[in-house]
Amino acid sequence: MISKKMKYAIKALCYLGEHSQSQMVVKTQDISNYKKIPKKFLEQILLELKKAKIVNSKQGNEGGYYLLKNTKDINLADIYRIFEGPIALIACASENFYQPCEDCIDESNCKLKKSIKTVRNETLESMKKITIFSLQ
Amino acid sequence: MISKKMKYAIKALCYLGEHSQSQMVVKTQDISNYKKIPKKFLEQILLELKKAKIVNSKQGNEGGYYLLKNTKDINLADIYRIFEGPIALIACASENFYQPCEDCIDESNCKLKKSIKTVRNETLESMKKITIFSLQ
DNA sequence: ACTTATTCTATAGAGTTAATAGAGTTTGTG
DNA sequence: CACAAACTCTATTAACTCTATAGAATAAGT
Repeated sequence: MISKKMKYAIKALCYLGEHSQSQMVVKTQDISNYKKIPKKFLEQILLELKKAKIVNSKQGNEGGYYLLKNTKDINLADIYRIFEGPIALIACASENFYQPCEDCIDESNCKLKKSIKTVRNETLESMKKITIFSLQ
Repeated sequence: MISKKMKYAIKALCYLGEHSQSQMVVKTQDISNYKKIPKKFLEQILLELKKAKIVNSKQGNEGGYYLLKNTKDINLADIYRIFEGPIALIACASENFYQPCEDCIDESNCKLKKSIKTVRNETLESMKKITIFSLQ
């Protein structure tokens, strides 16, 4: 299950996809109003998306946020990694967040790791097909 | 990412699959020793597996646990649902733990729900292929 | 200078996770 | 029939995460 944070992020990105033309920014307040997301919480979410180079911002009066990528190039796997972490069910099977298990004796022969890796790869392919464009 | 609880459960089930013959029970203490699982925590896990009718137990002296199913008939999706809940990333896309979104206006036309349902179905198929038998 | 926006850091309450503890119940055995 | 050894059940705890709020700092257009 994804967090409210990630669900808010998806909604915010959809709103940006629909309203931020090139060189046109959208205010946090607008996203908050139309997508019913607590404004202060949304600010944190947008900052994380900015750190991940999915969006960028313009400061000051008449500032706001805009997408850095085409909506077809932002997929569910990207967003999941930002807000939820690894797609793999166990860290040892992750490509982007790899960590060995504490108690693992022979990782290269671990059947659980191999299996979880397969699930990960298939879930990843599913997730990649879902883009902000496809959600609009 | 799965919890330690679920990982312990998988290990315990593997141990039971290898050591519990028909009408032969395995002591919690043995599983705890060989799989390095805190005994008291393991007891809770086994009780949950019993409630889910994956294992059964025999009380008293010379008691213990044994599998109720063939190891080929216990898959990762079953275990995931017991310990982590829905496989779907959002409850409205879940079959076994369905719950509507609080703020949803038109669920039947929600593109996010449709997409998450697809991811769920594909992940479910991946998970079903992983059984306790295949992990031994 | 003023207004209005983003940026950054802190905090708080609720809930979850991982683990421990202990009393209660069941059953085989001497 | 008492004892030992196992499962059963409930409670508690510390650490952590999630959700949300708050406020001061910074930036930029008018």
